[in-house]
Amino acid sequence: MRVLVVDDDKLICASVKLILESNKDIEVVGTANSGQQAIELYKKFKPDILLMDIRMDKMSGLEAGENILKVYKDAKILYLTTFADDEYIIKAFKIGAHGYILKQDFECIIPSLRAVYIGQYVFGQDIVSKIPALINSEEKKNLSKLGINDKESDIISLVAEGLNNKEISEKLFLSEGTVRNYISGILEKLDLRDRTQLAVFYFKNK
Amino acid sequence: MRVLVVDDDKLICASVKLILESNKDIEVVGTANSGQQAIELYKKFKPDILLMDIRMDKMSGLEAGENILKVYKDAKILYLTTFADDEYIIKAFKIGAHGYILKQDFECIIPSLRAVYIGQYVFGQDIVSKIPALINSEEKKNLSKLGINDKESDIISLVAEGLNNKEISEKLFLSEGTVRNYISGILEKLDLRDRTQLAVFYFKNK
DNA sequence: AGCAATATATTACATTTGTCATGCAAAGTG
DNA sequence: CACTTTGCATGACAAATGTAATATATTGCT
Repeated sequence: MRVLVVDDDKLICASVKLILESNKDIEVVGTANSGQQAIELYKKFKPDILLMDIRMDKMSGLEAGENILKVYKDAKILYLTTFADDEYIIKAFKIGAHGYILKQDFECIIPSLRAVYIGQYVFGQDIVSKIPALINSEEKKNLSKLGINDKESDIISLVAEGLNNKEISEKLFLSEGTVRNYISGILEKLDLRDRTQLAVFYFKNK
Repeated sequence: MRVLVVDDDKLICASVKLILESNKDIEVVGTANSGQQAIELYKKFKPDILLMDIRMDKMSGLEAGENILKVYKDAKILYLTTFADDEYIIKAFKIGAHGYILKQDFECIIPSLRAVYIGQYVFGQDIVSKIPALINSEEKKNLSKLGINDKESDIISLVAEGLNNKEISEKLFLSEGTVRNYISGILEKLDLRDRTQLAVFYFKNK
């Protein structure tokens, strides 16, 4: 397994290199101290895995990774960094990194590398625990299940377009009072307080 | 490493058991064929890792996992399943599973197990590639162009959470009247009529 | 210092909204 | 048939909302 190590802190580069090379099936083909250099060395060595820090002086590891992955679509990049910043995590997923682990879990580096080597994607606890909050989990509540019928559904849609009761009543050929009654019932069923919350509900569940 | 294997297909259970036990540091402490049984055996054996299918007859693996994780918060569950269904993936992340890999990548089972054993989280290609689409990448629309300032922005967000004027005033330490004034101004600037339309606007422009 | 702009508040008022009790006719159901 | 249910309507009412005019204190500019 041939690995390229990138970190703007040379001490870390050296330490990681030591750790990796204590395994005889792992070879550190080079170390780079900047995103720019990472790209150059990647082209030169075509390592199996690029083990890279994110925060670096000039070009961030994410930027460098993005560049490399554009050209070498099967490049495997494992980010080894200090922070589990939301933006970083999202970006890492977006560019298609093979993993994101934290430096403090340094004993995880080797097993993670091996998993990545065979094509899996590896993430540390602090990373994964943040994902749910980043996901549109929007468990689409099944309206029919909540006892919302067709007419009520129609009204919900219209409320969610920003129509007032009068406009809704005209669209549906109902009296305004009836529309109010319907909405009142819908709010009760969905345990909401007013039409604005209903509109919010609509967008979050649709 | 003590592993509990769960799959409603007994043949798969047996195969996986064989594969695992070809490694002498891995012990299969039991096999279960349903979510219910998985919970029972988990309690009984407290395995290091629960390697489980998702789709099963009675209780899904996700449900079983949720139950187990409620009680044993440091349980490590690695899902081994056939499909990379969005709902499954989201749910797996939510309950805090330690991994989600596909059966077709069966050669990844062992290395994945090892990574999970030391606390990492492992996912297969097909899983990870779906995550970006599931993430709220919140490209913040530039309201400042429309003459909306920071405070107004705050208020808009709160309206779009369904808060009423009183609640907003309490959150922002303003009087209710002031909040009304702000909203009145916002509505004018955005050419909207009421707070519901404002909430709609918010969701459509975010 | 003088003056305009800004942020906040207050008040009054009209309108919209949500709730509730009730009415009533058509459609089902025993 | 008598009955319940369903769908729609009405009126009364309180609360929330939106508008407008005005006030005040602070800030910033000249």
